[in-house]
Amino acid sequence: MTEVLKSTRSLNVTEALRELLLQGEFDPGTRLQETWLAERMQVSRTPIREALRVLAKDGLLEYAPNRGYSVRHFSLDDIVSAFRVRSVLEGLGCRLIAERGMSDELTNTLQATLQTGENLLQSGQLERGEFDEWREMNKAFHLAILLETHNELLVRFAKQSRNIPIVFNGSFRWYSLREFHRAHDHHQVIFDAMKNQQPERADFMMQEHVMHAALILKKNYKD
Amino acid sequence: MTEVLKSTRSLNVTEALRELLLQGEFDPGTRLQETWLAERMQVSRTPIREALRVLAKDGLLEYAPNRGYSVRHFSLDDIVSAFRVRSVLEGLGCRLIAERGMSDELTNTLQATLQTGENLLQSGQLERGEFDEWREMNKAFHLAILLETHNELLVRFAKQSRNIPIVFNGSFRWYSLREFHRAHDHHQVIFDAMKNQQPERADFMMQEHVMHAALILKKNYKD
DNA sequence: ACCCGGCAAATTGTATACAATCTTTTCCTT
DNA sequence: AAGGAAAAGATTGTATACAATTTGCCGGGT
Repeated sequence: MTEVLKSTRSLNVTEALRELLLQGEFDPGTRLQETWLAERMQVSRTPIREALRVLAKDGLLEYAPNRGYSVRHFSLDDIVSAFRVRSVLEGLGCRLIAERGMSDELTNTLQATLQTGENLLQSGQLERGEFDEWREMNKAFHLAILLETHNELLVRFAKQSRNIPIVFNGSFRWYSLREFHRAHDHHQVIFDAMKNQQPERADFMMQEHVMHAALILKKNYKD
Repeated sequence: MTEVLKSTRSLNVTEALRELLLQGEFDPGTRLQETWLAERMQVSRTPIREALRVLAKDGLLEYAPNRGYSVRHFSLDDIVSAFRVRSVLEGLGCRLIAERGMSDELTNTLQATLQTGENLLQSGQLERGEFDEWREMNKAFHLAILLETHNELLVRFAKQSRNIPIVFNGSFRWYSLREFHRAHDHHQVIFDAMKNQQPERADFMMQEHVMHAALILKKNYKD
């Protein structure tokens, strides 16, 4: 009954390579040669080429005809700019939902993530081991809102705007307990605003929330 | 001295195919077979496949592993949703510029487009022949603002959000003279707001401007 | 030493052959 | 006739061969 997940080498290589790039496996500027990658990934050049083309379109690689692909460098400005874009996208998401009212399903989902956040904060210091749980919770919160908009392009762009090394995993390693609390407060206010159909407030708070993350990153990121 | 524009069959095919799709050359749902396209485009399947992959990532095609690509259908909702996303993106663009103040270069460029718009409106009825000029002017106005932000992701997303059949060429065929005047007024207010460093006003008016275009499309588009 | 042709090697671009998968048809069973 | 395995055909996926282009190197001329 369960639909079998079909895939191809090309798709697998694309995601594997994307992961490597997002984890910062390759230094910016590094030239990615097809034969070298093909050997490393144990496939022929064909799927490699398709993967490279896609990742270049995603902005992770730079491309020049007849000269191949190289790993893109993201300046701090690039990253903050991406956050600013994401802030208005996710802000719009909140606004749309606040305007039309939340579904019971979204209400439940978000309440669950808020409870998870609450528990994590109560449990003590939020040590390294709990980063992953927080990350999960945070991702679930933001994604649930986006999906509820039923605006495909909005979801696509918001996701894509996180497709940046460093940013991708959420930079929670720099968060102090106070910062986790602040993020949690933001989540609560955003939820409350959407629940009470306050589009302006929901939008504004989400922008505030996202740009605060950018601010923390800006303070700590050296390059 | 002039740099030679290098390209490849793959890139050429991608753009050619994109153009066909944006012009609505293929009915939604149509299956695009690689061999058929290869024959039509007079190239082998290799560049065709790379083009299809990219266009699928752009949202113009749908893809299923081992089953190939088909032309995507855009509902009216899809299109209006895309406009809404574009409105906040371009709105953000205006806001950013209003915050930091306009460069002389942008001021000149925008004033030139405003003058062109003025001339077109004065020249009479804006018949079919003048649609193209209006389109050019409009495109120049919006693009100049976007580029001035120096926010690469913003530019990319805003451009991509126009990559939809029907939308792409601007639906000026449905504009009455009054509607052209309204669009022109919007442009003027947006310019004025940015010039006087009124971020909120600039942002708001750009959103209004974009969503008004969506409204006109909504009124006239039947499908 | 510097500047350049120009040849050789390396790398990307394209076509094609082959493999895997999906689709359609055939034909047997009930 | 309905259903369904199984083979045949069509289509996509991958590997590889070849072509085009770029890059690195060598040597001659100034």
